[in-house]
Amino acid sequence: MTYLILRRQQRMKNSAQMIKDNIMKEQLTIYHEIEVGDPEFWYSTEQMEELLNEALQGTDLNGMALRTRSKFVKVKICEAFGYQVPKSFKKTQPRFLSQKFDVYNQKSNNLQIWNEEISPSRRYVLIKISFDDIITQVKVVTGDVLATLDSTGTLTQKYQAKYAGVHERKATLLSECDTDFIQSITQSYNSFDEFTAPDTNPKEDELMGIDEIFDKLKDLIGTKIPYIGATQERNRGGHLHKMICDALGYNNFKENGQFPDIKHQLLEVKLQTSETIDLGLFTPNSYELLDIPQLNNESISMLDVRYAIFYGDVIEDTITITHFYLVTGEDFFTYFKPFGGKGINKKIQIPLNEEFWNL
DNA sequence: TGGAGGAGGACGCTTAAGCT
DNA sequence: AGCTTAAGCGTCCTCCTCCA
Repeated sequence: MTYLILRRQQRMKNSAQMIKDNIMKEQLTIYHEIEVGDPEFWYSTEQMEELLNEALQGTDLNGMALRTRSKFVKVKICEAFGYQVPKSFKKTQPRFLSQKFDVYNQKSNNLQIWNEEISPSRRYVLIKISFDDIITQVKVVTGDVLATLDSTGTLTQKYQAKYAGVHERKATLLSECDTDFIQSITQSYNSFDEFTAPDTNPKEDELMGIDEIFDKLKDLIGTKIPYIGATQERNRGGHLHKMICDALGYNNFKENGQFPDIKHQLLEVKLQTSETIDLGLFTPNSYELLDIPQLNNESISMLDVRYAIFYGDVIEDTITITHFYLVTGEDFFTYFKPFGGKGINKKIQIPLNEEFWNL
């Protein structure tokens, strides 16, 4: 009888602090397996949230690069929970095996989970970061809560690659000729009106051969483009795009982010200031058909598209074009190495609105 | 018919972790 | 120790809806 009462009192005292003491006493690592609900070692979702808010609110993350920031916060979390801080955070699923949770730092409201399903039983630690990089709130939820916020279930994906050869500071025509199909079209190339919009559909007698495009673009090497800043990558291409349209003989240009960038010439443009080329949701060498009207009664494939890839050095607030490669989609992976492993990465994106944080 | 506003999804650079 | 790559997540673009 007395024993039972003691047991009950004991259980009441299982506060977050007591679990933390136990973990510290045992010198556990975040990879040490504990049973779900273990009264000595398992934090409830509520306890996690309580401890983390206490430990992290007000933390200043100003000036940290994303991955640095992510690691910094993970270290803080280990300390808050009483775990030994590992030298590196192994890529386990979930990252914190012991308490079965993952951590996401969110300055924006777009939560992105890569290459895995939302697991209903897993806990998700979401760190809210203010516009001036201060941690303002920590929210801990189980996967089933997140799943309800995933209104679409859409998996978005991307391919990545990098140049496989040795960079030479010059323009290089990687594909001597177009795909057989495109060659059969460009034979009849005549010219096009300078007022043609570059985003219109290609025409049989207006499509230049890859060598012709190369000739017109090769002198862009050395050109300087204003560098808008690291946080506005998406805008940088615009300037180059305009220069390219100009060099190809268009009098106008319109930026509309379609694929390929310059549809009228079946030309996709990339401006790189780092090695990794993000290819988005397609592979250049696929037979996948494009939603573009046929040429000579034949459909156009991904691999028919020509890729103009420019590399630039950033010096202060200017990008200087240093390299230029021109290649067909068909030949793309002869010269550019796809990132191995998964080859393709998939993610789900979940909007975290105010409602969620106030939950 | 067009502008505002918001949701959804794509794009891009950097870097910690993994690999050799 | 140096290289590779799988993230990590901020930001921007597009499309849809609503209202005038």
